[in-house]
Amino acid sequence: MLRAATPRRTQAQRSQQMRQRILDAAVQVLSDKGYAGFRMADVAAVAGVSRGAQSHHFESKDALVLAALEHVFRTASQRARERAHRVRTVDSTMRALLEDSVDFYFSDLFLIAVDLAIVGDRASANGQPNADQIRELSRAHRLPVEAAWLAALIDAGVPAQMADDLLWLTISIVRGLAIRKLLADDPARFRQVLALWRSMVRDFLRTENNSKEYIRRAPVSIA
Amino acid sequence: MLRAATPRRTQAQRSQQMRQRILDAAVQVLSDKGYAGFRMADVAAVAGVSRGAQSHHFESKDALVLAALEHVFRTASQRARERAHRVRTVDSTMRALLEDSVDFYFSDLFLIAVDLAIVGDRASANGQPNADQIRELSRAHRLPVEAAWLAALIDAGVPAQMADDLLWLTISIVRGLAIRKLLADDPARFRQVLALWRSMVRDFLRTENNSKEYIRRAPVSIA
DNA sequence: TACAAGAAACAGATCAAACGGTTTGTTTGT
DNA sequence: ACAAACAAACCGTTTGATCTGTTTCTTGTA
Repeated sequence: MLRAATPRRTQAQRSQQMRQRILDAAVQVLSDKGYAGFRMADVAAVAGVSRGAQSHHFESKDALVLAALEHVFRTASQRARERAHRVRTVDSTMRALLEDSVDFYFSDLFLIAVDLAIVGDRASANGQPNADQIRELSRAHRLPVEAAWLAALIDAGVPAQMADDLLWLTISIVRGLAIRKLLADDPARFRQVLALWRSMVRDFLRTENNSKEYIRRAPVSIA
Repeated sequence: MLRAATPRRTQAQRSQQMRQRILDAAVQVLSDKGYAGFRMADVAAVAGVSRGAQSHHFESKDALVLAALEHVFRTASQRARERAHRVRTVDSTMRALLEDSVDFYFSDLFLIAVDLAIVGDRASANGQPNADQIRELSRAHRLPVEAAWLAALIDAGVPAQMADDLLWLTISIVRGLAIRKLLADDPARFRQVLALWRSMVRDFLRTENNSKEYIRRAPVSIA
């Protein structure tokens, strides 16, 4: 019987391809079952890889989860950073920001990240190690994206502090809607609300820009 | 040796008190470890109850988790509904709404709920039963709260559709900030951003109320 | 009112399955 | 020849559930 065509790969290639397959499978399992249902055996099965090979490339479950999260963050945040740079006017920037945010926060990736962040949060409350690593990872990949958008807004002429505040609100809104989506999806309504937000920002900028300097509101006792 | 004072409770009392202890313990474990780290034995230990008694009152792990979630939602949403009724002006309503939302969404309860909602979301993608029950539970308890706040805003003089939209945005913002809190807590900044939002709402109402009728923005393609 | 009989409330031991990690052995590239 | 890449069987532990037995309350009956 003829052997299946094995194109004679170098060791580095074999390693890297195998890692890739396992990581992709891990992301899929994480997305399908969540962290609570994440099983090493499932990942191996999905990847079509033996447990032995799997543990050769990833020492432990924690290591694999962490690597998978990083893998998925890297690709997503890189794409986002690129997008933040091809815009000029405030309005087109806001529109692009919303598009990008919806793309990311409405995706499985975000839910995976939140899932792990909560798990990490609970774990770090007790002594658990590697809990902070998850938080650190999210920070390391999302903050640069925010920084890119902040720069884009400033370039478009929005005063720095104002841009920062509006960015916080914008991202929070999209994140919040992503959570609401868990309870009840309603794309049309979501678009409507986001459109309202854009128009509120427009009004706000028109008004505030007239009064030459922007003074941050004094914090009011909330809790 | 004297017996510990056992005040001779009725069966119904014994049952209810025991259920209460187990539910409280379940909530605590859920809060400490998250769903991924939720162990029946831990709950029994925290409650100071035998596994036997525990399984007498709650048939399975799923049943206990569900009951715990309902238990915690009931108390929280009831309190919230009450609060929505003791306000008059738009501004004081907005302030109360923000206070209440921050109270709830910045608490462990919300994180527990999101955790379970994500797990449920993943599970329902596959055949898993009782996944929808979790979603249903959140809906059943949170929507009435939103309805109460909506009524409060309308009573305060905000047109219905406008009130609905602003409520969506407000809740989304707080939810979004709660997620951000997982990555980096910064209470002062949070208060600042929320204060800005309140002032934007004030401006918006002043402007929009002049043009007598409120027309919802046409949805713009986002994704 | 007394009191047996039954049901519900609890306790503790036990079990089978599942899981993560390890070990041992084979193949493939260097 | 040697090491890295892979495969498959194996092991100790954990986990949810069950099963058996004891205590506490309720209820029917005399």
